[in-house]
Amino acid sequence: MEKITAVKGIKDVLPGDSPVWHRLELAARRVFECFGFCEIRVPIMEKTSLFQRSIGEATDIVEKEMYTFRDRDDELLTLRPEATASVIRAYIEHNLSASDPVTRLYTMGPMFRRERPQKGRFRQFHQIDAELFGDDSPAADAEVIFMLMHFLQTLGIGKLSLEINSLGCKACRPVFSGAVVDYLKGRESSLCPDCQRRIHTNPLRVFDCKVESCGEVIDGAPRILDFLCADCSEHFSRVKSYLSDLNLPYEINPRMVRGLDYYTRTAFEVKSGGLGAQNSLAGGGRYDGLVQFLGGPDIAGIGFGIGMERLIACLPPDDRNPYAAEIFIAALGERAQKIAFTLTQELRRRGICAAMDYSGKSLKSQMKRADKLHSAYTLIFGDREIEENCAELRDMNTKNQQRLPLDQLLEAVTDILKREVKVL
RNA sequence: GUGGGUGUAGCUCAGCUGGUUAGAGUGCCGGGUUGUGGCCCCGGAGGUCGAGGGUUCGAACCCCUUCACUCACCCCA
Repeated sequence: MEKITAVKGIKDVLPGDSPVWHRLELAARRVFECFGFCEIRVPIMEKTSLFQRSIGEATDIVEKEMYTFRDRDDELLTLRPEATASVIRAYIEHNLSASDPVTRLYTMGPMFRRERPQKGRFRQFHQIDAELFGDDSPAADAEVIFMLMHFLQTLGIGKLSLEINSLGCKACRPVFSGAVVDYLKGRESSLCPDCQRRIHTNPLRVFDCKVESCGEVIDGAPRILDFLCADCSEHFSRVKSYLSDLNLPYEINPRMVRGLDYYTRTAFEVKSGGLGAQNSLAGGGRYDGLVQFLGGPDIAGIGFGIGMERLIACLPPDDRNPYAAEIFIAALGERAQKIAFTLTQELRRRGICAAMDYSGKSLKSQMKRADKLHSAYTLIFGDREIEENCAELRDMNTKNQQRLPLDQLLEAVTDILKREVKVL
């Protein structure tokens, strides 16, 4: 029989890995909520047209990476390749701008892109995503960037580099694009085949090329920063000024262009060493026209996405046991086991992590089991104790054992454990 | 989509120029006091050597095909 495995590029998070994920998710919630962000949970699939319009028809994501299928009623649906589009859709659909002119939202979950998997790149991957709507001031840009950096620092990730750029707006970007195309066309023969193609499809992408010969051409190319209009230029310098006020080191990367069409003005990216070729941990930027473009009011927006798998790859390994029992009940013989069974469930009902083994193994193997579960206490009793109406409670660290009255086990154990829990 | 690398026990890997019942560590199960864990010792279970074909007296090892995983390009989180 053919073995059924997980789909290529889609991974399980096994019990040993889940503590890191929990830590990450909790840390994100704590930090983001300090900055006034509320969670929004958006669906994992949307109408295909949402992504086509927001991300851009000519992007790689839309052209060849989306998981798109026809629903039974012929509607085209797509597994989301990123979160921003869905958040904006929900923001518009539920008219969230009406209840608060400035809205801060975050969300996290799986995204899907059909790429060839490699280190740090999967077909189902997870992002933490934050979006700020309704504020086009440079302070909003700086706040969002600061929150991102603060979050990453909270997790103890070293060797972070923050790169920023301004991509201009509707007014100045086309002028720049035109200049770039003119420049590149004159030097087409010095470019790699990919870049020659890009001149016509997405000229700004040439800036991302890593081929050496292209690099030389790019070095001499027009720079977006020289083409910014007065407003964009003013905006960018104020963002930089805010970042400096926060003592946040950054580098200006005039070659940075983000892969999604909707970005305007501030764009940023956080990289980290030790991630292999996919060294981009997080990226984001401003998208002032997008809400309106998707049918909503003319509201500014800025946000970022963090790759959770990549983040975890930067984190020190977490060896904590995914489960630690507070008490293990080791019962010997049928009578004891019957009592132990109810006791275990009762303890659990009281919020105590109790564990036992139902298979009637030897005390030795039950003790081993208790040890493996890192249980703080083990309650031991068999026929002998039942005759004497008691049970032995062993402290696994000190090896001290005390007798507890069998007919008040639940109360006695709860009492002792609650006291311990409080100390912790 | 295009290249390179790797597929042997649940996991990490040995396996010399092809040679007989394919190994280790770890994990799992059991034993070493009759009812007491971690350390140590002993034993056990577990593998159609990714799959298919070929060469050969004989293939985990050589050849071909295929699949999977992985890294890189591309692109991005």
